[in-house]
Parts: sequence; structure tokens; C-alpha cells
Amino acid sequence: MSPARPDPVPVAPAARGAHATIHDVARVAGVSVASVSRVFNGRDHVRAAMRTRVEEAAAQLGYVPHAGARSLSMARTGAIGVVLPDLHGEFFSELLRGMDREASTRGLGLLLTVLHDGRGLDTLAVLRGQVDGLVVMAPQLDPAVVAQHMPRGLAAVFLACAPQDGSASLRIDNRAGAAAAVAHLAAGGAKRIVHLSGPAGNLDAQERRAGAEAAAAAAGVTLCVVEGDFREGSGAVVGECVAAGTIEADAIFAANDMMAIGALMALKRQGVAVPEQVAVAGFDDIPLARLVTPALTSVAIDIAAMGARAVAQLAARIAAARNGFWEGATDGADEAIVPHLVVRETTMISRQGTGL
Amino acid sequence: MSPARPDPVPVAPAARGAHATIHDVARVAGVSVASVSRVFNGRDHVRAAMRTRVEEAAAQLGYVPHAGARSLSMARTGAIGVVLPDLHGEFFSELLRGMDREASTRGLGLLLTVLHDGRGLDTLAVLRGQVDGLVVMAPQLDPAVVAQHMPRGLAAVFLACAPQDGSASLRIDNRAGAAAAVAHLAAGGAKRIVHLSGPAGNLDAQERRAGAEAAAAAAGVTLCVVEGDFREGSGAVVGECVAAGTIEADAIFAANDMMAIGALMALKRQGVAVPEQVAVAGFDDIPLARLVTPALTSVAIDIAAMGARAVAQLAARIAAARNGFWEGATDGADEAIVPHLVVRETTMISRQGTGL
DNA sequence: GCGGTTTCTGTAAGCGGTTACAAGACCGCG
DNA sequence: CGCGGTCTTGTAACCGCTTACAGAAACCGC
Repeated sequence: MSPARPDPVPVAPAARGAHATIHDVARVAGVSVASVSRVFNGRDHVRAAMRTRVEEAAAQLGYVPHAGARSLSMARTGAIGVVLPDLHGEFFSELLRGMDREASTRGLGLLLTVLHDGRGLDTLAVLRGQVDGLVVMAPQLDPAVVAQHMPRGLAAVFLACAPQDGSASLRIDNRAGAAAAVAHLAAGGAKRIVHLSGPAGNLDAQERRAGAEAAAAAAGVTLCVVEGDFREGSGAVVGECVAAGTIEADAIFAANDMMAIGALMALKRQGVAVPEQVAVAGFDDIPLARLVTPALTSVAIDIAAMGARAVAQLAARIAAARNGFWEGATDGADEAIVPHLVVRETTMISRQGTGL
Repeated sequence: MSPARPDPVPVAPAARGAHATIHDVARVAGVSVASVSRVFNGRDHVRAAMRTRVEEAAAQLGYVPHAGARSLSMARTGAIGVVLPDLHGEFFSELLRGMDREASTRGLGLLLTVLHDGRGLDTLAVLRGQVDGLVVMAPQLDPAVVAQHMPRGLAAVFLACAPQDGSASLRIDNRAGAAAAVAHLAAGGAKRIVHLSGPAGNLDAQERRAGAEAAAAAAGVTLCVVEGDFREGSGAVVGECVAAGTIEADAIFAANDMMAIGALMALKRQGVAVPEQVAVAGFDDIPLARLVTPALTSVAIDIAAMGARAVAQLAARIAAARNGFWEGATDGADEAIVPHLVVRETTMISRQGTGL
């Protein structure tokens, strides 16, 4: 090796289009980088004179700290990863809205990752070092597979999907919600209820179905199940069938609102009176539910609150981890969110005088 | 200084809850960190034997590269910042959906930042070093202020707001859309149209209003403007007024669908026939528009496509910047998205036999 | 005027990767 | 067997920032 290396050159006059670094500020202000850092982070003792010199230099250079570098040395990114299934409709805007509300009060950003049908879970790994924790919602996936792909040691909260050990989770009490809807339909006089379920592989769908079946049994009414896909189209098909008499029923309970609305529209198109001839209820209580005519009875979840809660819980776990409770007894922390029934026109029957 | 410092200790046996680093992998595999890096990044020549040793060590330790460190040394984060006004409803889920679609095919993540009413723009600065570029949508803000807060040298695309110099922008041709709606109402026989505008400070609102006024003038019909707030409530108020005759009108053109729906519901409640007595049209064509009864005529924008386009344009700018075109002549690149009218029941009038 | 504090400020070692550069391994050939 | 060239691999210098630690400066009472 040549004894004198080619002289590192002080370099970087912050010209070009590039950004000024903390070194540029230090040089211009005639102080050390440590001092600049102190000025920007407050806490430490810095003399007023130096503070103003640094601030002036920074302003002059248009210096903005580099979040990436900062997060690397502080081992804290200030962002949380949100992993969601393919986004559709109001459910997701509400969820994100709630998450954002909570995250922004804590000074956290939201890094969105959508699990598209095909590839997907590998992207989870990529998140290490880019986020402080993860909120994962993947009702369509096998929990074991998800667990396997989780970056180890990263705080996580699971939302509305099968619980993982060692991680907190937030679940919707689908059974209770579905049961409430079916009980309500039965109380309104329905005798033959058709349950339009979600896809068989989906956990929410399974639980809602179970709740519906339990309530039907308890109320002594018959319940037949038709599998749908959570989209308007499958609701329409069932609506047509009921209207045509192919399926004999006096009430439809759909596992989500979009299917309920599809059914409702189909019934209307076919001239079937709702709720007089067939009552309809959905699940989720999307904003649209109260706007369709007749307004749709639905099982409501405060989606935004759920999102906010998930973020709050994650923040707590992150804090705990930072304070040394490594994979300690901090787990558990499973919460179930109990939905409530919102009764509207599609079930306002008084066929038996027992309607609510 | 003591001549022998306290011996740095090789440390970090990847135990604890922490993650294994590239050094751990190197140590276990008995190679240098450079080699591990090479194995993980493919490109370079590495002998098969070493590759497998490294891969085994990595698998054994559950090693996952640290995105933060990686982005620091490569000066590329793999994420783009999305800055949006307060999220509401389907518009945003569609927008995000489109952005995500485009971003994920390019291997980019989406870092969401919502500009809440009060504080806000300072958060933009925080993004430096955390994202490779920014898609900014801030129709409610003064462009000059936004420009001032932009981290210098960061690629950006502005969405549906006043153009910034040096940055690309994507705009909705609000004038054309509003004009089409008003022209359609006039063609259907409307003589006195009330335009329910958005908040005065909002650029979209201003442009839609201008388009409506121009079209009304061209068609020789009277147009009176009432300022709303883009939410259902203000639509309801105007609906009530029209029903009560406080405002005399035979057609309502609202600057967005939620207000149109609010008006529509109010009219229905008051027993005013739509479209026979009063026609109604909205703007945005949210999914809800076709589901209300009667179905709402609206000006449609392919929101998801717009989001996708914004991301694509940003990706192009980022690539350009990386290739040395620093704030070069690459600017301009302004695109306008022309919306189209979707005619539905609320304007299917044939009062004059001229209805569409 | 000097040791003992207390308060600043600078030096340098990380954080976890990438990568230019040079050194070593290996090969074919005269 | 020595030599130039091609592959592999290791060393170490960054990327931009934080922070433990130590040195300098200022202040104090004697």
C-alpha cells in the first residue's frame, strides 16, 4: 500500500442538488458535529451563543436531518408497518384513518404494505430496520405461515386474524355479532334464514357463520348457508335465487354489507318487498349501509377505533421492548372487540308484532 | 488515555431478542462481511461453495438484512412518501389502491402521511432519508407554503393541486368535468341550476365552480352558487332549502358526491321528485353514487389510475435524478386527467324531450 | 494561585450495511 | 517453474447521525 493515501479531501460543499449534512453545518458554524446534533436534539447543555450559530448555519444551508441515518444510530425508525390484504372500500379508509389518528399523535408514520394475492409475505422481511413494529391483518392466510415470515424480534399486533403466540392481537367477536343479527331476524319473525357466508378459507367468515348457526339453533329457526365471496356480485346471485324461489327464505343474513347490498338490490329489481317479504341484514356497517334504500340493518364495528387501538397496543409493546422486556410475559394482551347491531329499515318487520 | 482500551469484545452472539447482523452471519460462516453482502445481493462473482455456506449460516441465524442500514449506504430507501389531506371515504382507498398497485410492481413501499388540520407541513421535512420521493396532494394548502416546506432535492409529484415549479404534477381537469355536468343538466331542460360548491380555499372547488359558471353562461341558464364543505351535511341543508323553495331551482350540481347525496336524501325526505322536479348531479363518482336511489349522475375520475400514474411519474423522476439529471430540464411533465360524465337516474329527465 | 466542581465541547466509536481497491488463489502456458 | 491474467475474497472507508467519554474552560472557595 502506498504510504500516503490520496488525501481524503474535505469535500462536499453542499453544492450540487444534494442535501447538506450535519458535517456541512458543523463546518459552516465552526463547531463539531456533536454540537450540531445536540442543538437539534435539545436535551443536552449547549451555550446559547453556540446554539444560535448552529441554527443560523443550518438555516443558511437549508439543513434537514436525515431520518434514515438517525434511525440507524438510534435504533428507532419512527414508523410502523401496516400489513393489509388487498384494499377495498370504506373499511380500509376507516381503518387507516383510525391508525393514522393514533400514530400521528405519537409521532409515528405508517408504512403501508398490501399483501397481493400471489407473492406477498416475503415483503415482511424487507421491513426490518424500516419500521419499529408491525400491525398485521391477514385473515386470508394461514397463521403458521404468517408467523414463520415475521421478522423475529419485531413487535407486532395482529388484527382480526388467528392469534400468534407471543404477539398481541385484536380480534372482532364475529360470533357475537352474527348471533345478534340472526337473533334479531328471528325475533322479527323470520323462520327460514339464508346465511350468505364469506369464502370458506376466511377466518372472519368462518366465525360469522358459526355465530349465525348457533343463534339459529338457539332460536329454533332453520338456517341454510350459501358461500359467497364478500363482493356485491355473490349477493346479487343469492338475491335473484331468493326472489325466484330457488332458495326459499324469508330473511337473508350476509357475512358482509357489500353482499347484503347486492342481495338487496337484486330483490328490489325483482319486485320483492324488503323487509315485508324478505328481511336483509349485513355485517360491517359500512357508511353505505345507511344510504341505500331501504337502509340496511348491519352489525357495526367501530373500524377506526379498532385501527387506533391496534396502533396504541403496538406502541405499548414497542415501548416495553425498548425497556428491556424482551419477549417477556408482556404477551397475551388479546382484546376482542364486540360489535353491536344497528337496526335499520331492511329488518323493520312487524309480521308477528314482535319486530323491534 | 489508558494505553490499552478495555478490549472491544467480539460481542453479540445473536442471542437476546435482537436480530442477527451481517457480522454474525460472516462470523458463523467464517467469511468476511463483504462476501455475505455479495451473496445477498447477487450480482458479484461468488464461488458456489461460499454461497451455500453463507446461506446456511444466514438460515441458521434467521438473518434478515436491515433495510435502514442498507438504504443509508445505498442512498435509496425503496419507499415513497404519500402526503394526503385528512382521509375520508372511498376516494382515498381508491387512490391508495392505485398507488399501491403501481408502487408494489416497482418494489416500492408507501409511507403515508396525513396532513391534519393544524400542524402538518413540518412532518414533510422528517421524511428526508426515509423516502426516495414524494407524492403530495394538498389542495387545501397554499402552494407557496408547501413549496417552502419541501425537502430540497427530493423528487416530488403534485397531485391535484397548484403546480410547483420544477416538479411534475398531475391535475384533474375540474373545469371540463364541471362544465360537462352543467351542460348536461341544461340539455336536460334545467333553467335554474344551483351549484353547491366546495370550501372557497380549495382549488378543486374553485375550478369546478369556474367550469360550472362557464358552462352555464354558454348554455344561457342561470346558476347560483352556494358554498358547502364537501360533506353530506351541507348537501342536506341545500336540499332542504330547495325543497322549501327558499332557493328556487330545478337542478343541483354539487362539487362532490357526498354533498350531492346529502341533497338527494333531503329532497327525498321532503317528497320532492328527483329527477322530475329537481335533477341532481355530483362530482367524483364514488362507488356509492350508483347505489343510492335514484342512482346519482356524477363526473367520474379514474382515481386508482390517477394514483398509479402519480407513482409512475414519480418513479421516473427518481430514476432521472439518480442518473444525474439534477433539477435539470426534466420538469414540466404536467398531465391533466380529463374526467367523464356518468349519467344515471338523477338526471334522466325528459321534461323537454331533450333528455339523454 | 490551586485543586475541585460544574458546564460545555470535541473526538471517535459505533448503528448495519455496501463497495472500491488490493491482495491472494488459481490457471494456462512458454 | 515462473509469469501474466482472471476469479474470489478480505480490508477498510464510507453513508449521516448519535452518544459515551474525555479534555477544556469557567467558576468557586480557600
